[in-house]
Amino acid sequence: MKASIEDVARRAGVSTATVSRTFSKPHLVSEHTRRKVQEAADELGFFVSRSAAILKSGRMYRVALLFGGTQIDWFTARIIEGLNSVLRDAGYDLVVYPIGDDEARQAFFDDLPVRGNADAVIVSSFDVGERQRQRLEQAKVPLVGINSNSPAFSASVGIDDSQAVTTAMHYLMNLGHRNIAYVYEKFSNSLQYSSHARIDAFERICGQTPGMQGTIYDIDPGVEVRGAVIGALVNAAERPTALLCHQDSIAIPFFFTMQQNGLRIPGDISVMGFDDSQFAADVGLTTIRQDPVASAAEAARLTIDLIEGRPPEDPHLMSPTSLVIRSSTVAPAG
Amino acid sequence: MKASIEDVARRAGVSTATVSRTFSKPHLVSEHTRRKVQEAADELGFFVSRSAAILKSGRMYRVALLFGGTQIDWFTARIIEGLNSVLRDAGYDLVVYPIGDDEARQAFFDDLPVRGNADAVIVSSFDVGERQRQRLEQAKVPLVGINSNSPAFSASVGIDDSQAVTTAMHYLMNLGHRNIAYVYEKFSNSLQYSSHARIDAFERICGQTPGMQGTIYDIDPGVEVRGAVIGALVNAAERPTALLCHQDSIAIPFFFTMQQNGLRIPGDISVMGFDDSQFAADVGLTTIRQDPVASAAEAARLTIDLIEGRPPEDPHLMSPTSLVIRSSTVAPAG
DNA sequence: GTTTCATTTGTAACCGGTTACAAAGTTGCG
DNA sequence: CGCAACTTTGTAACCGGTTACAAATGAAAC
Repeated sequence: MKASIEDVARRAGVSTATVSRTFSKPHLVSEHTRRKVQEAADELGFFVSRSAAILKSGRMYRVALLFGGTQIDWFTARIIEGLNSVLRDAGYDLVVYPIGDDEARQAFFDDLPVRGNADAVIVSSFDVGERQRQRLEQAKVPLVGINSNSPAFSASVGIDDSQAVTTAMHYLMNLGHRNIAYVYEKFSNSLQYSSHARIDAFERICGQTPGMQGTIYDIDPGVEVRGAVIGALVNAAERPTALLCHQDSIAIPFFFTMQQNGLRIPGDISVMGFDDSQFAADVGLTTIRQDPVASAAEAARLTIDLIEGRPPEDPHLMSPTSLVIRSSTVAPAG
Repeated sequence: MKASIEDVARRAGVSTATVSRTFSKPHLVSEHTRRKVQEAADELGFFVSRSAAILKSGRMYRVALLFGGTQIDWFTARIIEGLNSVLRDAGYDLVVYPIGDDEARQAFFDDLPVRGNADAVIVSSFDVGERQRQRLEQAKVPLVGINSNSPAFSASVGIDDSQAVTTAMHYLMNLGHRNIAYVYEKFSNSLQYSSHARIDAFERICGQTPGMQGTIYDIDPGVEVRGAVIGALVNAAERPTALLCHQDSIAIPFFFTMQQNGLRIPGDISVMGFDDSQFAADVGLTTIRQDPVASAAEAARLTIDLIEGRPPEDPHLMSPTSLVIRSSTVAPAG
């Protein structure tokens, strides 16, 4: 049988209260007693059961992470890493909830499985409606957003998508590109926040720049579809001289399919990504770098502040992005 | 204030026991009473607090996943997905613990943060020593291994690494390759179980096959180092005609660096990966496919059986692997 | 030697359900 | 109608710590 606090108290010749204090508030126990208790605890193999502490404090020491899709992609993996690193040290655990689609999301907020089961909810890369926010509010669970600055969130950390795309476009335009294509993967409308901001920025800039031609390709996931896009690019009357991809993970396969279709990068077409993820350096991909691990760590700190009743002075943070120039972009030929 | 079971009992005009039963063992409550209680609960916005149930049952409804490294790579991400899908339905949460290095691992087993905090520990892709196993045993926490068949585990799910490498080698040898290089990333010795099995198989086969030349390259992570390996390959007096990579993620960057060094795939050299991960299909990489999501789901089921005291009939499972032939491998020139 | 205040320790109520046990209510059947 | 057997509900102990409050101890001040 597992040793209880009473066993330890008896063995150390003190009260259960003293044992409890030894572990939860050691400064309230005299050096001498503390040592005695520690000894008794070690001999009995005692350790504080977390469940009892949880019950009494009413806190679950658990934070839920919601993310769109069912796959943990590069970005989500980094978010988990960043959150975990901070939360773990503060005594909180992270529990991840993949939200496949809009329906799943609705179901989540209806059932609210985190009710009395998580101290806070962190949402990555998708928006939350007013009604859903209210559900959480009424359950008194703080809501923190990553990569989303919707006013629904008590706190948020994100990047300036618009600014980042502007930087990318200015870079390409300074190289001389005037016919640029933007490629992104189709997504369930409300599940991907940042997508809109980036695409909007692309359209805005193209609209504002005289003589600028911009095309948007939204592709389904899958090799074949990507091939079709390439076909379209190859045959386009006025083929774009540069390709700006919504994420690196879209850009990388193009390196191969392009080649198979007789197009060289960057000779025939420049390619830019977004994220500076895994293989970007390997393939020499020019991209916009962001640091989701750091952002997530920041988000975790905000979350803990909210849980523990310390309203953060500045609850809406913007993480920096930077342009990383590699070999996949050059001035257009001719 | 959050409504308690007593509030509901009073409102519904029944005892707290009846309310409790309504939620935990509905079949013990009459239809009529149940409805009354449900109604009262809904009106008060009552929901069963998990912590109290946890305390009473002694179970945490939480499973810990340990994995080597600090990064969630493709494989680990898939494992998390697979585990989560099954665990969640059974009412368990998954908590992930990255174990950076051997020291961190030792620290983990010494402190045993899962004590009274997790109902089971699942270990992905690394071995656990006898002493560490005993630590857990004495804490009465079942230990399940993924991609590791060490006898230390109460249950395990893995692939037959040796068989898989044999399949790959036979395929390459049947194509005519007699000079094959194996490439893997250096790893902390005890943190990567499967590595050994694969490398051992490679060496064994090379040794058994007359006229076979096999070289092993262990590289550090990083673009530059990979470049150096390529240099070595290019200049090798008898350059290998095929490259077998320990994981796809090693193979993929080679597609670029090879090209930059004037080598064509598969014309000058055939390349094979292992995993069939993210970009393998995109680049036409011949590889060994495994399904870590399915394996992890299986592992989760075994884990739950162990937690709930149903010893699994067959606790050590082997997941299938298969050869996926794409365009990166051909018969050697000449 | 008191009085006062700070430190250390003990007693017991409490967190919020769960469940063993007992009691009350129903139904079936001779 | 009486009694057995089953269903439904209530009472209260219990899970394993935490903490408010009180008491005891010790040190400093008068």
